[in-house]
Amino acid sequence: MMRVRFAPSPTGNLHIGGGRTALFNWLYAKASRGAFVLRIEDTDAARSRKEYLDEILQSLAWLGFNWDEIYYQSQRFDIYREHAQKLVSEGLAYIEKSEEGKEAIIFRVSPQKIKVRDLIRGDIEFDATTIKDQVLIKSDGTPTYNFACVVDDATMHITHVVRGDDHISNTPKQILLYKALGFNIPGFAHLPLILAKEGGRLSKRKGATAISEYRAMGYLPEALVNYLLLLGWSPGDNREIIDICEAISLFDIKAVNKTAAVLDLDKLDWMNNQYLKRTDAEKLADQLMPLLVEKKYIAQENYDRQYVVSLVQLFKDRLCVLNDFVDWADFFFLDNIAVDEEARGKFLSTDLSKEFRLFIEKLEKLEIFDIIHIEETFRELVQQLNIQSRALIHPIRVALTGKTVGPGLFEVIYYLGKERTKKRLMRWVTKEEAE
RNA sequence: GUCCCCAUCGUCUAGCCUGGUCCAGGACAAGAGCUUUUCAAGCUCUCGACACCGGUUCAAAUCCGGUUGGGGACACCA
Repeated sequence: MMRVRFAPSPTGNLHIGGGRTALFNWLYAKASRGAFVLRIEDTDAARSRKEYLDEILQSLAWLGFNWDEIYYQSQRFDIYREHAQKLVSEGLAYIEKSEEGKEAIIFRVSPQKIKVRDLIRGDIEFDATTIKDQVLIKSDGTPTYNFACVVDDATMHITHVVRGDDHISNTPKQILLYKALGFNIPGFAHLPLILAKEGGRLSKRKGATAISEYRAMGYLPEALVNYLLLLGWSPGDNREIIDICEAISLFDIKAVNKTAAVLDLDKLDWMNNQYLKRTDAEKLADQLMPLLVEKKYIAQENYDRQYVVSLVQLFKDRLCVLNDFVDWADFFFLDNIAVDEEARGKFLSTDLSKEFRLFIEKLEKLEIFDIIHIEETFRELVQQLNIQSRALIHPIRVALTGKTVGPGLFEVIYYLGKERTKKRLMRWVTKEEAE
């Protein structure tokens, strides 16, 4: 059975690059109904942190990459030592004593050619004379990355190692260890790296935003996964929106690109909007609830869920990230709306008391207060006053929402309700009349 | 410095393996227009690339070599 692994180190968050590596591994496992193994590489006790581990696990779960098994290297030190000892007894490794009397185990690298067979890149040949003897067990007793990695991949029966391009030069070193230990060499697939817009590798400074941050910003996991999927792979038929189940059946590790890809947030935004439009408003509303509570838009309990769902429905097509809703729809939840200064100057500087009052009167008389009748009423008024719709629509929108942009005005009025609409319009009427 | 990888529009990519159907297709972004009640969406259109040089061939984006450019690795970090 095919077994792949994703091996993050809890010395930092799971970021975009790691997320994509996890995705390709997971996809590869799913495609062949194999196992997706998670291995936490926490041998460096000083740098490993519980918060990072939790963050990584949560992010993976959020993205939907469920793992079949999980291991912690920190619990396997005995296994590494045992294997290192074996190499020493066979004369393939030696012990080096430091000045303080501490012992490290070093692997002897003999001159030879090492061929790496890569599923994505083909064969790559290395000359072992350019490789120094490798430390297996450090003098503090912990294993080095390359050694623990080989022992684990072999003993966990990993059949395919799918990892970032940056590991390509570790591979010949690891192959030497597989051979020395008498293990089968797994298949390798080195994924192209994701580069920052400014060039160079992603880093804290250059857009290596953690997966959890995208989550916090309001990106949907499906959208992020779809975006990541297209970074280095394509279904080949010009489609951009590919659902994960389909991706599983279409994905082929051999078809992955060799070229590094630059992270393009504009496309991610577009992708997210595509998914927002396709996703059920109820689901989105439920995701938004905690945030709305936090913002004091709604009470923890006793809020009108159906109302929020309707509003989300009203906005979701025009959102870039889900959390934009909080800013765009604030006027539906708050009474003291902030009126944009520029909008006010542009649309509410002239006296519209008469028009507003007439509109209110007409709305009052309305028996069926729904979107169609509201619009009908408005059109009547405009005709009666013999003015252009736009001359009144924009001022009313600003008076009701404080903004120049938003959903259609009649929807806004409908969801705001008769009373609130009246109250907000009256603010501008009474003020003008008093002068 | 040494070793390794990569090279199609600004970005993500299709095509490359199995040369001709490619004066290179799609998507994002940008620009224009339509629609319109603003924004977004949607629809239509425009802009825009085979890094360069040489070779092989009747024919090269596709095969080969070199140059240049970009990236990665050379830790008792992972």
